Amino acid sequence: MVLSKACTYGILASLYVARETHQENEFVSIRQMSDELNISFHFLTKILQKLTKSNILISLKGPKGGVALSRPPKLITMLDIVIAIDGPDLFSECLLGLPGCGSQKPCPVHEQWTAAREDLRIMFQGKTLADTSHDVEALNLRLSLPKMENKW
Amino acid sequence: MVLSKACTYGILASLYVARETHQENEFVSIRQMSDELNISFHFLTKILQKLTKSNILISLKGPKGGVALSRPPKLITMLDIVIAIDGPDLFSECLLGLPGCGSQKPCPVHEQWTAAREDLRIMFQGKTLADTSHDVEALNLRLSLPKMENKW
DNA sequence: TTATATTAAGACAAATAAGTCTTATATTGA
DNA sequence: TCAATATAAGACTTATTTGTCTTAATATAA
Repeated sequence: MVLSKACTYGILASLYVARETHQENEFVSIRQMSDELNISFHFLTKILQKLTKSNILISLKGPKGGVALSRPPKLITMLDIVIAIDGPDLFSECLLGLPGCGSQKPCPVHEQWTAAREDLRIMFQGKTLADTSHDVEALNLRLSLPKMENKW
Repeated sequence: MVLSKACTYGILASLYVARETHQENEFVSIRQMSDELNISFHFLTKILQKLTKSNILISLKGPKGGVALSRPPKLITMLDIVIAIDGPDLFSECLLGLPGCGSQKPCPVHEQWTAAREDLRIMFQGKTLADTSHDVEALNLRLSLPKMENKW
């Protein structure tokens, strides 16, 4: 798996906040978000705490509380979110996990993976919350996970 | 992490077998391999069993036993190994884990990830054990993991 | 100021991945 | 045939990720 589940949840939630936000400092309830996205409330809370610590979101306790974007959505990229949750390793690590892999002492897939990795980084960096959530509305994209029912 | 540890070990071991093999049906000892690559013997054994079950390697018990390539190294690709160990999901799954993501109902990164994923697949498919292990010899590439010493 | 609603924090539990150990099975060579 | 050597198989342990629950802290509004 390329992104952890926590990271994909963080991305979906951020897109949700962006979609629900039409003015600055508009707080979105985590409980409502977890209900609509079908993500466990407590788990989502923990993930969003990472985003607030990384200054991507701000949070407010108490009634009318929730989370809000810390800055205009066009200044928040998917890369920001991925790095905040999964850390930067995806964009620097050797595909085969060989420590010290680099241009001096490359692993057998060093060149190609370095290029592919960079493409990936550019893709994430190019996707801002503004244009992605615009796509979500325009194309009616689904953000929510399927509801988990009993297995029979 | 893109590839599981088991998968990277499987790739390194396959390259090791290819490098040590100079004629057909030449068996390489797993014990010796695990020593030289600094991979736990039992864990490596388990991983290689997947490769023999997928008909990438063949194995022989008893003295002079070990594993050997099941076919000429130019007919074995990294893609074969990745799929044998990690399964095919990496090359078909939605980056955000949304089930049902596809061209009809795309996730917010569907297009770009589909393209990036395909590049990755082509990269793995293009790397045969023959030319990769040739590179390993020509460029003196390291295959082994660092020896794990005590942490102080 | 107090009750209520909400996030923060951290302990705990479950699921999965990684790694270890023991026993069974097959092959070799004396 | 028998002892030694190697992989196969699977039980078991440990580490990490995912998910749940409880309590603390904070903001709102009556």
